[in-house]
Amino acid sequence: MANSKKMDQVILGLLSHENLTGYDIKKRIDGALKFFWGGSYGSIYPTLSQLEDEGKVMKEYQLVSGRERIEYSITTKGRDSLRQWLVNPVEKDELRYETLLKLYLGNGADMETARVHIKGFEEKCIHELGVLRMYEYNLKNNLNEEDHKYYYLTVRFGIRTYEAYIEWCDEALKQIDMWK
Amino acid sequence: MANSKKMDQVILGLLSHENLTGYDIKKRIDGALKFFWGGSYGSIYPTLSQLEDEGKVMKEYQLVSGRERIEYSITTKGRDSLRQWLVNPVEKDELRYETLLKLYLGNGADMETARVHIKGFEEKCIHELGVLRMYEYNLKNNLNEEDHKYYYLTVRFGIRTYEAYIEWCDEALKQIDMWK
DNA sequence: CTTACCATGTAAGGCGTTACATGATTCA
DNA sequence: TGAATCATGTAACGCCTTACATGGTAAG
Repeated sequence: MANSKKMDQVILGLLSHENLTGYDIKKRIDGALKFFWGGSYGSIYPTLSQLEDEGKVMKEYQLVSGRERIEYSITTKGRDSLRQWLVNPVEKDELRYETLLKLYLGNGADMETARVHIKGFEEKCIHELGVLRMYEYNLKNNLNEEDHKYYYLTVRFGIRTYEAYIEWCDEALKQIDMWK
Repeated sequence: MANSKKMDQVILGLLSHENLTGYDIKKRIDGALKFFWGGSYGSIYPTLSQLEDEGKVMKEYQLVSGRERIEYSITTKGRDSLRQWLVNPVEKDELRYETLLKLYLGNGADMETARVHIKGFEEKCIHELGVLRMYEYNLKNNLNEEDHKYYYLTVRFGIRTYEAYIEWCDEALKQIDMWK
């Protein structure tokens, strides 16, 4: 129950402020949602069909310069369903970091390996932090637009998190050096 | 490939420094690993059988005060397999926070709901931070023991992370008040 | 002309939780 | 006596990724 799928809510949520194709949805997921959520075509398209069967979305076939596209829009029933999910309590927030798993399970069996994993992790964090800071910069100038406000909050979450991760990396590397 | 199961490595890693039953393994997962990993009996016991078939662990039936238990130990082959995985690059670190999903998708449709979710999240963080600080306190006095060092690093990771989360919660709540 | 992007979808198969089933011991 | 903990396992079922299959357009 706590592990039920959320793709329907993700789609409904995205459609609640603009019409999108399945392809567009994937781009949104890989963009703004990337930091805290994921999803592939193999899960998007079937969910879209299911939502249509349930009357929560409507599709419209279009031909834009010879290219076929199916644009989905949310229905009243879809909005109701979304609103309900939104007020329900959060079921699960989870983190699965293989880096920490290797660190813990490796148990210092090979200190150099531990260092390599932490450094790799730090590099990734620095990169992602840069991306988020760009988002933040762009969003700050448009905070009056209602639909950017909450996006901004999630970006701030990512920034604070990555900053903390990077600080931890430095602390951990120093600590390991001391233990040598 | 990037989504292959890790339960075998988790078990091998835990067995690499003490013999355990399936039940014990579950307790370790719900304890020290809880912050960054998970797993249920339905995944532990079958993996244990599989590892035995592969010759990576050995089992020993015991009767402790009338209670049957099966204690597993790691074999040389198991240690080799673990060592290999440990040096392989990290495939995936991921975060799935429904709290952020609701915040982003809700898009301020209901500010009060957003506040409630953030406050709920903050409470959970404060609680978890307390638990981790206790772990930290206990570990600090035993840092000379080799097998506590890396555990300590993962605890420090959790502490820094939760501290950052809590700061974000306060910032976000203030921000939302300003937007009212 | 070729690479990148737009666009939709299915099938196989693995992963992992939940619920079920069972039973002994310890502690209050 | 009842609740909590110790202890092992299976079955059903859902979720999701990966890989496959196809084909058009835009840009360099």
